Amino acid sequence: MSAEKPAGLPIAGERRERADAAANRVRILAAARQVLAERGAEGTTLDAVAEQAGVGKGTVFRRFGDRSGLFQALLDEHLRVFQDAFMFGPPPLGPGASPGERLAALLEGLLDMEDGHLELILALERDRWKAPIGGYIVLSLHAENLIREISPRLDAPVLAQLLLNAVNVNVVRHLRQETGTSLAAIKASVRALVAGLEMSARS
Amino acid sequence: MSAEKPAGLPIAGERRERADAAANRVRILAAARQVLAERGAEGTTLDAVAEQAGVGKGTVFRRFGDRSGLFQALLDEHLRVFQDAFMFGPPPLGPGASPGERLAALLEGLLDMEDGHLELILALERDRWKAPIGGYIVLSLHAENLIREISPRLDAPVLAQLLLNAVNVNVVRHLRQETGTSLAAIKASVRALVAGLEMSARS
DNA sequence: TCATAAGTGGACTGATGGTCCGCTTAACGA
DNA sequence: TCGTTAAGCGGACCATCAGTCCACTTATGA
Repeated sequence: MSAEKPAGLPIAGERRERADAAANRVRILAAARQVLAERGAEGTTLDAVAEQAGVGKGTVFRRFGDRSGLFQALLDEHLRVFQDAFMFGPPPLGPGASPGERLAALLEGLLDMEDGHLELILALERDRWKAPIGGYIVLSLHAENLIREISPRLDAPVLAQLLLNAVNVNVVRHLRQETGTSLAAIKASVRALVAGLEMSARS
Repeated sequence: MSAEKPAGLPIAGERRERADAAANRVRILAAARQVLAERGAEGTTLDAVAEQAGVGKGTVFRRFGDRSGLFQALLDEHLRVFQDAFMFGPPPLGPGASPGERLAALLEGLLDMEDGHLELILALERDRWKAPIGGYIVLSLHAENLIREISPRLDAPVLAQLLLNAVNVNVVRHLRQETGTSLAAIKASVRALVAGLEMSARS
């Protein structure tokens, strides 16, 4: 719902984005969300999005570069909220709780996001099939820092990747849709994993 | 290099696969391996494989059904060896070691396989982007059993998925190629994760 | 009101997975 | 050895999409 460049003054030397262009961006994002909801990740083509938005295909590409750029823009909205929450929000996700609690909350929050936007994230996964979740740099760095806080003896960069990928979208999809597991059950196991890490780091 | 149906007598009511067909299957598999090695997962098209094998494209599809079927057949060869090793081989992978040791060995073995056949597994990932590693049923079941042995209090099906996906191909690719991490370092962190699970299960 | 560069749409291209069907040939029984 | 037959073959063909291009339109600032 939020526009990409809300209102701000034009940067020196740049013109402001034209009003009709900004409106189209919003319409395209909305159309993408709708098509994703109606047809799922697999059935969402850019032609369909363009048609739903009432816009030419060229316009979609001019705004977002390529397929994954469009979905990335969509995901970034949610990601930004999530980042705010774990950087500045209340514990256990935000500062104030123990690093172990925060790490668990981070992974659980990721699970929530994936569960809430399954098709979107799957669509992204289709295009970026060679990128791990840990490719989201802010998430990785934050996870690394928390792991380092738990114990400097742990290999933070590697463990961050392992843990973030443990809660990959595909895991969520598989467990939720194919084996009917509840989100709470997944979270419980994630907590067990983090708790174990804390214990083994202490010994 | 091994043929799919080596020599066996024809099942009642079925004809044996024609000799030229069997030969073609072998040539196609070899061609696929070579193209994968030369052009990587991204550049490996079925036309290229067919040409390299000196065979029509239709033949490739007749034998393997579709793109992922071809790569699956290729991977199955390695998977079969690996399965043998953890079902009947020597410890710590095979029976004889503690369940925790075996679980760690399973994940490390998976890492070895992924590292050794990166492009192949990435190619498979591209087609089966909505399937988690845990989709390899034998692997999942084996991991589940080991986890149950560690402690019946653990949620074995969920933890198996989490752990198997923690060592996803993409993690390996990312850590190895982009951050230059050694395989040994990844294995060490996997062991830390499993060790932690054992400890937290005991308390 | 005008000049202009930003924006637009949709026809077009290129790549690639997958299908089809008339021709070839291995396999088997007589 | 030879004839019959269905399994197998090749590669032209098709369908689907992501992404490009460019002649035309229009918002914007002077």
